[in-house]
Amino acid sequence: MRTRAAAADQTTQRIIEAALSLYEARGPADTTISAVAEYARVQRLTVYRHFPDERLLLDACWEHWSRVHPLPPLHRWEEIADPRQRLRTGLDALYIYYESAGGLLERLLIDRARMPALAEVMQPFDRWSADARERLIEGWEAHGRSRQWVVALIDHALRFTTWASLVRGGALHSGDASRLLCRAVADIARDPYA
Amino acid sequence: MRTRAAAADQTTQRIIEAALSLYEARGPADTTISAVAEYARVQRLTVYRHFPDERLLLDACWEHWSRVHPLPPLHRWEEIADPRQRLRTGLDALYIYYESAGGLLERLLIDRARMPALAEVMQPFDRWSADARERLIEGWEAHGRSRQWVVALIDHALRFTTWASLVRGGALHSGDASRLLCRAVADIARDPYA
DNA sequence: TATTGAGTGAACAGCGCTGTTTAACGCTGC
DNA sequence: GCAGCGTTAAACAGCGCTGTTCACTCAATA
Repeated sequence: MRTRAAAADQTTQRIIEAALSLYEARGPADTTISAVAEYARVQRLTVYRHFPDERLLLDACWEHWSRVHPLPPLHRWEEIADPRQRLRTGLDALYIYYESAGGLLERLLIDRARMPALAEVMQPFDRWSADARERLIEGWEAHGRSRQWVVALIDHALRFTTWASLVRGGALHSGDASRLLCRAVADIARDPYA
Repeated sequence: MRTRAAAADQTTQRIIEAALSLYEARGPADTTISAVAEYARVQRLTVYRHFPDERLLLDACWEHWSRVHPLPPLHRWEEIADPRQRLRTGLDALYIYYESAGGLLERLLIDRARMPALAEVMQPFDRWSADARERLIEGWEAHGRSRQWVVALIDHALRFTTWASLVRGGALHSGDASRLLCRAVADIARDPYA
């Protein structure tokens, strides 16, 4: 019972990869089981065998995909005392992540609003984002309204749409985008009312 | 033939307003004729009577909505010689527009990717955006890579997603967002490599 | 007053998708 | 060499939506 299970696993992988391809092309919300089966060159019933519930397919896809595109590890960021350098490091890492994950991530972020199951599956991403934010808004010499602005700009810099807006289309490299936003934050922190 | 035509016009308006409500709630791509009819308290057939083609309904909705939420007029911007002040004026106006139009505009911008008919209907918006951009990227004292960055930042500032990211959720007022971005552009133009 | 037009209500076939059933096939592994 | 598993293939009822048809009501209009 080796060859057999391996073949079945291979089918599972084919289905997952087919689903991911279609998720990226049309978005998960517009991807039907029928289309996944066809793309994987498998009978529709076979898909149901491997993933009785669509949620299970979603889980498997997320699991597979997030292993290929791992979120940047956070623990190193804490060691950086200077908030500007820490932000720069964080944004650099995040934008590299967006560069590799952006194709699908864009679809996921859009479709999660109308797919409760997807929203649940993406909770790890939300938790990572919240963690990253916590670490990057700390330590800035800004108070009151000035701090509010700094935080708003950092939140903005962390957003996928921000990266996509600046880098997609080729206007900026990820590194430049990170540098620009980092500087904007530092400027506001230093002198909010320029 | 007065009362009669008036009543029919009223029905047309009810249908348009129903469609707009649903467009804003679920997005045009997920809005069915059946749902529009139900929301407007009208038979499905009646909707088909007034709008034989879905494109016609889309046109009518756009026309009605863009009269309620007119795009800011551009001609005044040219009179402002100082590019920073011109950008500030432009962003202020644009963000006020986003504030009033954002509810539906967000849905339209998302769904246009999978609705060719919607993309066509929104061409006036695209033309306005291109015009606005032209007027706002002129006159900055920046060349080479520096100019590229300035333009990228202005493009970014003009995006709906940028406004939404900064202002939605209450972190910033539209005016502050405009001020912050304007300053960021000016700083980059003055000294790109700080 | 007779007519016309807008709207109702119900029905139809058609589409694509879902989730499930049944039968049959071929290869793997004991 | 046979049993069992994964898979194929085809079919089914069900759902919601589309676009169209028909018969009907009712009120405004000429």
